[in-house]
Amino acid sequence: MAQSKLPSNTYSKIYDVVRQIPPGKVATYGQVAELAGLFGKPRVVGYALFRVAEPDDSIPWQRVVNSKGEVSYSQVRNGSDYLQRHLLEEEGIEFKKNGKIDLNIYRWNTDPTNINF
DNA sequence: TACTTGACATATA
DNA sequence: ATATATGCCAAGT
Repeated sequence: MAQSKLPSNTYSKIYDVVRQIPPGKVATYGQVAELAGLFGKPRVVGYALFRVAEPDDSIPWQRVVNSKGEVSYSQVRNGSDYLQRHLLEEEGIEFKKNGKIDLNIYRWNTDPTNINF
């Protein structure tokens, strides 16, 4: 029974959550982790995205940012540090002068109990 | 099998 | 705001 070929169920959950992120919105690792059932384990999310970003381009891993509202550049990614920001701007996300994103606006509403506007 | 590293988050100083 | 410390889990070596 070889199952090492397919990704872990945990990862599949993460991928599914990331694909659910609508365009023009961003989600934090903690947010994705929570939706994926990995509450409190954002590192697994980051690692999962790092793993999936290569074989699967269908996953908008760029829409996943850290809690600081900054885009996490992967030094070992395509080598384009600005590519990330560029794609997000294409989505309609605007960056601050600090290079940060207004999570207050662009944060993906995954919390129905949260007050929107 | 054990240790180290990692696209993070939260708390504390 | 920055730096340090801790937690959590998986993959790499």
